[in-house]
Amino acid sequence: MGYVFNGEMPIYLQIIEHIKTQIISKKYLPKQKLPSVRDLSFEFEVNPNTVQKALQELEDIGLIFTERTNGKFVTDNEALIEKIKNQTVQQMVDDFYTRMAKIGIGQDEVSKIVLDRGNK
Amino acid sequence: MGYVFNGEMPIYLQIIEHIKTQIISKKYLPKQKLPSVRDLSFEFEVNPNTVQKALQELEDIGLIFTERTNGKFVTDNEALIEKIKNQTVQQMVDDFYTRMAKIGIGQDEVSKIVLDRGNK
Amino acid sequence: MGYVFNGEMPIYLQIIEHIKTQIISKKYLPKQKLPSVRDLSFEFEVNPNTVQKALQELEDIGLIFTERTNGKFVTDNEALIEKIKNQTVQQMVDDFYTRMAKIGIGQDEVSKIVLDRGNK
Amino acid sequence: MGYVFNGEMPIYLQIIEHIKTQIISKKYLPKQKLPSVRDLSFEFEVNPNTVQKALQELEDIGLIFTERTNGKFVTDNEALIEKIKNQTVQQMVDDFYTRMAKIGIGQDEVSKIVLDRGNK
DNA sequence: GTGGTCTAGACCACT
DNA sequence: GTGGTCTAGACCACG
Repeated sequence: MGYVFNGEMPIYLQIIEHIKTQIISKKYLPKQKLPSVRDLSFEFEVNPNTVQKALQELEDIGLIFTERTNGKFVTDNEALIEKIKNQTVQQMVDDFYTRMAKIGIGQDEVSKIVLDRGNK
Repeated sequence: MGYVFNGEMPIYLQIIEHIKTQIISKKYLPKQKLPSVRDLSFEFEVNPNTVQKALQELEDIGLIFTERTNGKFVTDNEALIEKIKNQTVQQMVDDFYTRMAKIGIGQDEVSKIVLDRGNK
Repeated sequence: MGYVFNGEMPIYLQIIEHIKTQIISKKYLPKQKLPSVRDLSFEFEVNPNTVQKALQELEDIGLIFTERTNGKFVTDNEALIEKIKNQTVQQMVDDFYTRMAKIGIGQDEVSKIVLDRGNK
Repeated sequence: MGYVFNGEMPIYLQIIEHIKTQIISKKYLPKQKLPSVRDLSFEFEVNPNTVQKALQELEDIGLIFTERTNGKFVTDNEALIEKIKNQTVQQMVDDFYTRMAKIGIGQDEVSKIVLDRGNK
């Protein structure tokens, strides 16, 4: 399948981003086994070490855990998943508004753009 | 005062981003002289080479131009500025929606979030 | 009940360590039959191969011996047990001092810490 | 110079251990620049990546910090250093007693061994 | 086949 | 010359 990376950001951060997204959007469910490091590295067309590094960071924040020789799994801590989801959404919205504001587009105008889009 | 960089993205890209923003938000006006590379590098607490590299790319896309010995100036091509502004806004909005969608948040929910925020 | 492994050291080494300790502390007595590989692997929640590997090494240094079809037994060579016990203690004490010294804690301070602890 | 590693533990953990020791024993002082990753990898006769991994973990716990392009430095947070030092000492002493106890050597006997040694 | 560690060595951003 | 990222590929512990 292949996967497109952004070039402006280290690949391993993009992998973190991607898998985090899979988890908080429930495409990977709590306790579900992740694809093996090797499979992910194949899917992303990157070196296994790069995947390993990304997954390590996800483990550090508690989103996934490792069972020796069995693989890596999504945490069963649903509260944590929810919390990270909310954080992520909040951050995205804030970023969006901040950036728009920097370009000189205020709250009202942003709302209009978004709602217009909703009516398409 | 200094400027906060993101660490996850090359600094020169962030400088490009920042100056582009200044131009399309009309904080730097058409034909206005930019601060010197020296001053910018001081403001950003960054090596002059890094600023130089960023300005070069802005020149490549036509947003600024150089007058030998006089410095660098914002383009007077207002149509171009407007076009890049629109592109930028469009891209930001699209990105925003794409990301939200990936997390599983659709148009309706986004509208709600935005309206809630508007009422604060 | 399960057994807690350290993760920073190969499990089989930790099993060796543990059984060696049982023997020199006389929790497993000379000539006593060891639990079966099956039982040990169950107790340690570990693959039988891993236990097997550990026991093999203990047999190599003479602390246990195998009677075909009957199982594995603690050696009856009490002198050997005593010798290994002394070695082990000596090594532990030396290690302890070496480590403390590396952190910059000398004999006097160590004595004080130990005495303090004795008075608790 | 070369450095001897233990074989029973991943090298990067031993590097963490070693550098942590240098810091809490004040052989590396607060704010002091560490040798470069390359130099350390040369000193330890390991790959730079291995050193990098170790230093990353030390950065995660706050004992060192990185200045982009300038190098890595010991934290200036002396309270943290002191805290980690105390933790480390406490853990070593506890470990020592626990291990001795497992072999069947109680508090009193340990005290005697340690004090005897002090009188040598 | 699973994750974890390590090497050798390249390339990049930045000073 | 500094740290950071990445690849290609090997070897290990474990099941």
